[in-house]
Amino acid sequence: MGLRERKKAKTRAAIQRHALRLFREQGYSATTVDQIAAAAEISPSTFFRYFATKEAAVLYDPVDPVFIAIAIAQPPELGLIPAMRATVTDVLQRFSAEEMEFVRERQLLVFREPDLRAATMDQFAEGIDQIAGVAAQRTGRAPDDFVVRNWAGAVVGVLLAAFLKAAGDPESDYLVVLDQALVHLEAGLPL
Amino acid sequence: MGLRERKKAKTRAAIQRHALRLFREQGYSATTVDQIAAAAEISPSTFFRYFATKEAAVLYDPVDPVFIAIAIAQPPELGLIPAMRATVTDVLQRFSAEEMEFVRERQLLVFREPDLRAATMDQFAEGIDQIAGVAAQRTGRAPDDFVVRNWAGAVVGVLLAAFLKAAGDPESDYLVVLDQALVHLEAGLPL
DNA sequence: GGAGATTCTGACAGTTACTCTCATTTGGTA
DNA sequence: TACCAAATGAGAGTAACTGTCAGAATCTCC
Repeated sequence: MGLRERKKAKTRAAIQRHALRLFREQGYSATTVDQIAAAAEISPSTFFRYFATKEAAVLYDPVDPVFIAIAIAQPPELGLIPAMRATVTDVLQRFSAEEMEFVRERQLLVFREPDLRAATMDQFAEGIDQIAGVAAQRTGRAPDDFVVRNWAGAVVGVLLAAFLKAAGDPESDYLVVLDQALVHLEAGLPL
Repeated sequence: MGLRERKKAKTRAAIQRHALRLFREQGYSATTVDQIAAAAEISPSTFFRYFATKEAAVLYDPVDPVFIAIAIAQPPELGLIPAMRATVTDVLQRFSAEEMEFVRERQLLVFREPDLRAATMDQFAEGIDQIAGVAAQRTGRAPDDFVVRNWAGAVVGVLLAAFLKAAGDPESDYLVVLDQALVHLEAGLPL
């Protein structure tokens, strides 16, 4: 990696770090892009070269491609839901304690702020496509097959419900809550 | 209803009608609030008194409380999913052909525009609470019971997947697609 | 039907997110 | 060192909001 790319990565990280700090200290909407830019020692113009919107500075998170890759790499003899469970476990266990704290803090911020929450929900909707892709690959069906997409919708739905619960309750463990949600789905959602 | 309330309802409807027309004719982001206000013959200030944001002029839709009321009113001997199916059918059959066309056109607009889509996804997330409330009432469980919320998440998930499909395909019939999604969920989502 | 209280409206000024353009600087390369 | 491409900063401009205030429309009570 040349100097240029290293510098860009550092700038991106600095912007995100200062943005999250300011959001925590004084709230999301009370923090202006100009303040973030000043804290990161760049011009406001440059902020928008790194993040298309103020939201993106919070939401940018390259975990999705990792999730998909790990899901596809699960042993083929696993059933679909066991494979999803294993994927969730794998992904979450990669996080260190601090990273987990970081993720949780961000979740709290996101679910408080309407715009951020809406953007996150949109990411969940895209998750349907991605999970449908995984399911298609593992079952040999087409990714736009109705039952595949419907199944993916249910998976995203229970994960979303679990996220909403875990975000609201600081005591709960993401790993446990998400896994229980998938177990319950696998059992046919008995009430 | 006094003159004041009737006038307000008329103004609200006029804003929404002109907004949707302008969005259709020239696109969402190319249409300014000032243009909508001018078309509806009100001041920009007044626009924001009726709708908190430009988005809200598209998204405002008093169908949700109706949906919940109808769901709760389903005969108690019906199972949960049959009750949801009956509710979806009841609600959609109330729409006239023109109303259906209106709904479909709005869906297309919403799913094209990122901000609108995100706001809609947020409404779906709120739907989890509401559907969990219905399920709680019909089963005598608590609305924040884990299995109730998880079940509601799955229902919202499959409905979301179905909506995304129906919105993308102008040939498809909302009623059929949504009902099939619930049938598939009831059957345990076999692949 | 009119006086007074209440609510609605429009005008206006201000903030902020975001876009575009252009000159300058910085890093990569021969 | 000299040249080219990419990154940056400065500044002007647009549009979505927000808050305030005076005037107009509606309601209520007599």
